[in-house]
Amino acid sequence: MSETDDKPKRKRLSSGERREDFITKAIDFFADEGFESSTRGLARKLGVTQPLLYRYFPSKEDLISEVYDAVYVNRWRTEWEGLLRDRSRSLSDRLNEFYNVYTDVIFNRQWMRIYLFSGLKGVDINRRYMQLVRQRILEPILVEARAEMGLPPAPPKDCEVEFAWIMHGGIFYYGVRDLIYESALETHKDRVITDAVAAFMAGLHIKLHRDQPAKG
Amino acid sequence: MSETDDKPKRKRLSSGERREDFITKAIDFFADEGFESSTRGLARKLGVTQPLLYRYFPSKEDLISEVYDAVYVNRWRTEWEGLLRDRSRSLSDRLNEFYNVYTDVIFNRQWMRIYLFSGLKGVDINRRYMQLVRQRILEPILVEARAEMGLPPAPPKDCEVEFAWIMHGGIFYYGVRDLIYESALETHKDRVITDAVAAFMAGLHIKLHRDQPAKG
DNA sequence: GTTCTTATTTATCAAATGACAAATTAATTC
DNA sequence: GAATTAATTTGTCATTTGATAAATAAGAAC
Repeated sequence: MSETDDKPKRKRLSSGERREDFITKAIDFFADEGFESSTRGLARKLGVTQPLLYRYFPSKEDLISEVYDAVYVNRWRTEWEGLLRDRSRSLSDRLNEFYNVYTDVIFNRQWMRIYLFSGLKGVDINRRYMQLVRQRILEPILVEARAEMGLPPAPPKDCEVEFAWIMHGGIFYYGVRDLIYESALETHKDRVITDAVAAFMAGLHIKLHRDQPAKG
Repeated sequence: MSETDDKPKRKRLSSGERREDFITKAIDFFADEGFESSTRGLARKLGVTQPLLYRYFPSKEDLISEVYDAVYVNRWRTEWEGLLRDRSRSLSDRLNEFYNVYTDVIFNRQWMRIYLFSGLKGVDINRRYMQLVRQRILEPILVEARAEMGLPPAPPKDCEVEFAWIMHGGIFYYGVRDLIYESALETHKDRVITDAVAAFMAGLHIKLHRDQPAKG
């Protein structure tokens, strides 16, 4: 009732505040309804009229770009990279902590759905994001692994990176099942992470010792 | 030119053939453009007029349901379940073969994109599909693992199923990176599967022996 | 060849969409 | 409190959308 009738108490915001508000709520809206949803639906959710959107964003597509930035760029924490390189702790420890804090950021309906929607709409953004993951997360992990295992430093091989992706993807897909399909089991996130990391470490030992056998 | 002008050579198909043709091409169309794309676009791709679609399907939504069936139901192979239970081979062997044939079916742009689109549109179908995977694939795998490890039979625990999901999800996500984001590395599918299976087996040994310690 | 069936097209509708221009009104400035 | 600025709304347009009804024509039956 109180939602349908427009109470004429128009509150006017400063252009900066309004912009921020738009983007924040647009994330929720597009996460729920997908990027193909109407600007009118978004305006309704924002409590303003639809043409006002065009005062702040030249086009729907521009608004969507800002949503991408807000989700992908602004939520990335550079501390993560330092955490993974902290040799005062075991790699297994570091991986557990990293995946706990990383998933604190990405394991929410918003992030997950925006990620999946954007990947289906066009791949550039997601490709860029995955490159970030590869360079800033997975490759450093492999470097650290070699160091911890007493092997000489070497740039990670493709198939090693792929192996790290398996762990990463396995954990990611747990989030998808939990937050998108709402069909994860009772097991808690940290248990899943512990197991995934343990399997990765065990598998990596086998893998690195097989690939660099006795010689040299 | 030759595409825009309708050459009046109308070929008329039997209702059965036409239906089949519609569904087949609708899979491609929706996989490319998403389910929100217009029926007119689909008709153009089919080489017929848009109202003809409504002669075969009461609504767009009904057509989409048939697409789901064609992709999820019809491509499922019951042999898979037998393969996993064949105790004449090592479990590791069976897992490798299973994931090779399974991914032969699902690792294509069509299947992957339909799966992601449908999951974002509404979760029921995907939830059902994942239940199938759990019951027919993952739980049998865990039963086989216990048998091979000489442990007494027991229904798989949730956290064990989750552990199997990690492997499954890791492999699945490789397909997503390869086919949706087109950013998988040079590593070939079978190598990825081998590594994922090895890590799973190694991790599972640790896990099962930790969870069932010395006491009988 | 005529008749009948039915696959297919033409014509059309009402609703929804992205976008823009002009009018309005809340808040700020003097 | 009048004047100015800028946030917001009203009004509107051209397209596109899912869907339906009526007209057409290809092929089968006789």
